[in-house]
Amino acid sequence: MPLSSADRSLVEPAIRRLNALRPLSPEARASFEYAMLEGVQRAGAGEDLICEGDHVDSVRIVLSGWLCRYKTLEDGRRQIVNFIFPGESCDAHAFLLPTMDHSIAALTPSVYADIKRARFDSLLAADHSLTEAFMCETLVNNAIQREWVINLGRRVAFERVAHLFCEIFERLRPVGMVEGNTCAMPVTQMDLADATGLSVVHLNRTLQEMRASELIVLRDRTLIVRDLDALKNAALFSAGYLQLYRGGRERE
Amino acid sequence: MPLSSADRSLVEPAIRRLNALRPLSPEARASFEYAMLEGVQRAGAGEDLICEGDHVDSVRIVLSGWLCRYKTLEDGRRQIVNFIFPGESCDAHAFLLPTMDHSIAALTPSVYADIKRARFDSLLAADHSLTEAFMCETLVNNAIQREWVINLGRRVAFERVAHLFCEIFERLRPVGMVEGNTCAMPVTQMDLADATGLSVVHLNRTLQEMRASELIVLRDRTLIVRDLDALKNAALFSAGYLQLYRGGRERE
DNA sequence: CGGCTGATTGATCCCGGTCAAATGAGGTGG
DNA sequence: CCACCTCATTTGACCGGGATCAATCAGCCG
Repeated sequence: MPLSSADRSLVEPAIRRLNALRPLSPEARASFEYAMLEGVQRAGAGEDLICEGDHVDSVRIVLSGWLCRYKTLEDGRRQIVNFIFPGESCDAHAFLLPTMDHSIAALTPSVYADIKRARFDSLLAADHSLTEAFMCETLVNNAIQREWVINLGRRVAFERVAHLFCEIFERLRPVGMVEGNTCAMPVTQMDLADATGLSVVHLNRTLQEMRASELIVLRDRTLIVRDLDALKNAALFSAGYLQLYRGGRERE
Repeated sequence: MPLSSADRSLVEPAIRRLNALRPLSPEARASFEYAMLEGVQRAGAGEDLICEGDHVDSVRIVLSGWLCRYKTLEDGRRQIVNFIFPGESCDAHAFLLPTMDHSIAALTPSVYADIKRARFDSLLAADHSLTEAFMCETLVNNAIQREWVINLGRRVAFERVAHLFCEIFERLRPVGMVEGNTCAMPVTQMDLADATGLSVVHLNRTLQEMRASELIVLRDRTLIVRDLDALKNAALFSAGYLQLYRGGRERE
């Protein structure tokens, strides 16, 4: 049974991204599309998909919406440790570990594909390119976490927020969620503060600074980057860690 | 040819750790021991093993010494994003990505096994438990990076340093590098500052506070934890993310 | 003994946190 | 349509944790 065009566009970001990490064979692509479409689920804004300590036994691939990974301390301090954008997977292979070390929440209403562990394993077993694509995804994720460490450890507030915006921009671009110099920014300042390790008040003031220096416009849940190069300079941003250009080029 | 006992003890931490992540078959264990012993190398203190932007085509397994992963900003600010302890691998599968996003340096004189990509791939292909062990290692690494993000983003200096000590302690323990309440701490205060996102001056003052509150003794490159529970409390430390207890228990 | 690296101390400053209140912007029920 | 509530953004005032600059001290090595 051929996929409808609605189905195809639903899973398109995920396929596009996997394919950028490793070129997929047509069969792998088709079987993965079917597997995703069989497990489509929805989550409302603010909903936790999975919590720290939970047992995992499926893989989720985000099809639309913004999610985040976060951790909290006993006294309520919260840190968003990463965002999850359409096309990205929540926890490929996470079922190899007994429990989640962090929680995942939907920041906006979201759609995702839920693929059970056994199914996922057999898909990967059938096609090595899929295995490698997911391995690459995990490695890139790891690189992103490292960049966040230096972001929080060594950049001042202004640089830090600028860096986050650059990263979001560059991660959304390959899945077609950037138009020109504009992308959606459907999260609260609270969320941005928790992602940058700042207080809401200071984040708000930092945003005002960025607007005043004419780097960005942020209004109505939309981010317009007025001068991307200047923003990247201010952020000391270098996109290498995202491995956007052929994660799998070399294969001597 | 049987291994000498000197050889065996050299690679013991690595085998012990892999085995804790996934039980290895005797054959996998033996073949991996041989592969490591064939590629033993040494690095001096301060030496870079690999730099940001470099191409990778082998996997290194640390046998002794302390290494670190770090990133620097153009203006010289430096952040250690993780330590690498004996038994841990530098970059399993990193060769799937074209270049390193960070650098790795030896903080002390170190010994490691260098296994070429092709050899590594064939070892993994021959035994699924090895594949899973390295996959688990990558996942745990990922979890550690996330914990570092919340450490830098939401903990104050005292908690942050305490947390680092707890983590080091719990990571060194399973490879036999903790004796009672004591472990080696062969790094400078500069290194600790770069790992916690603090200035050296403030790190030094924080250490004094920790000594004054009788939580630790740190002298002659040795850390004595006087009250581990109190230290963990002060750090809001919870070891779950390290997945120390049976990374691979559940296998229904 | 001089030069180096690392640890320590002192003085000062400022980035960013905290507290508190005001302003908007939807949403909802009367 | 308006009163009201809630949630997000914004502003103001104040404070303190941690950075910065600079000097001193302690080993260590040649």
